[in-house]
Amino acid sequence: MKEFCCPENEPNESDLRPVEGPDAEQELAALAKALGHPARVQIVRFLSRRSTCVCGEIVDQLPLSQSTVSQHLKVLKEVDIVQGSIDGPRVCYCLNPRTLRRLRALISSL
Amino acid sequence: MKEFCCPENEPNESDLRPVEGPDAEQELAALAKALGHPARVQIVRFLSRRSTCVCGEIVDQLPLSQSTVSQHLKVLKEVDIVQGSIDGPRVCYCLNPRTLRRLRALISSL
DNA sequence: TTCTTTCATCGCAAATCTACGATGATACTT
DNA sequence: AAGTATCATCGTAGATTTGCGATGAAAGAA
Repeated sequence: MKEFCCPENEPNESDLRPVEGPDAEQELAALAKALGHPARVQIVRFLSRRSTCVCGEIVDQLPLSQSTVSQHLKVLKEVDIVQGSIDGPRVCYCLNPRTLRRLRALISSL
Repeated sequence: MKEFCCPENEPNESDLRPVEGPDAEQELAALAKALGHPARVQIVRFLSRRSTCVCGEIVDQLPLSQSTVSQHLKVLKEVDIVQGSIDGPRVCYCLNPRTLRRLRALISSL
C-alpha cells in the first residue's frame, strides 16, 4: 500500500494565522459547512480510522452512488480537509492533518 | 444587565456520550451545519466576546435584516449552541458552553 | 386602551445543495 | 488496439437554504 499521498504529521508545526477576525470567521464557516453533512463526516471518520491513505474503497462504506460520493469528496477537497493523489487507475485519499489542526484551533477559540 | 439566561460554566463537567459511532457522526454533522454560515459564525463570535448574555443588539452587528438574523439565531438555538430567554420585551441570548465543549470533543476526535 | 419596541413567524423568490444516471478521462491489462 | 477498472464531471430534478418585507405576538410605556 502506497502512502506517498499522506502528508507528514508534524505535531509541533504551528499555524500562525489568527483565530479571530473576519478572515478566521469566514474560514471557520467554510470548514464547518464542508463538515455539515452526515456523509462527509462519515468519510472523514473513515479516513481517520485508517492511519494511512485509502485507495478506492470509500464508496463501499456509504449507501450512496459513486457519483454522489465523488461530489462529497470534492467538497472536502475544496477546503483541503481531504487530499487526493493519483495511484495508477485509482485515487488515494487522506486527511490533511494541518487543516484539521486549524479547524480545532478555530473551534477552540469560540 | 441580567444574566439569568446564562448557564453556569462548569469546566470539570464531563460529557459521557461517545465521540464515535453513527450518533456522534450525525451530531457532529448537525452542529457543523449550524456553524456553516458566515453570519452564524459571526453571531457565535459576538456572543463569545461578551462573557455575559446579550440582549437585543445582535442585529446591529450584522449587515442583514432583522428577520434574517432571527432565522440564523433559530438555527443556532435548534442545535443548542445558543440559548435565549425572555427579558421583558427583549430576548437575551448566550452561548451554551456545554454544547461548545461537546463540539470541541467531536472535532478533536477526528 | 393605544402606542411603541422587540423579536418571531409567514410567504415568497432566488440561490444552493443533494442525489442519481449517463458520460468522459485516465491508466492498467490482455 | 480493445477491454476493464476507477474516479470525475455533466445534466437534471427535487429538496433545502437564504434573504427580505410584511405581519403577528408579547411586554412595557403613555
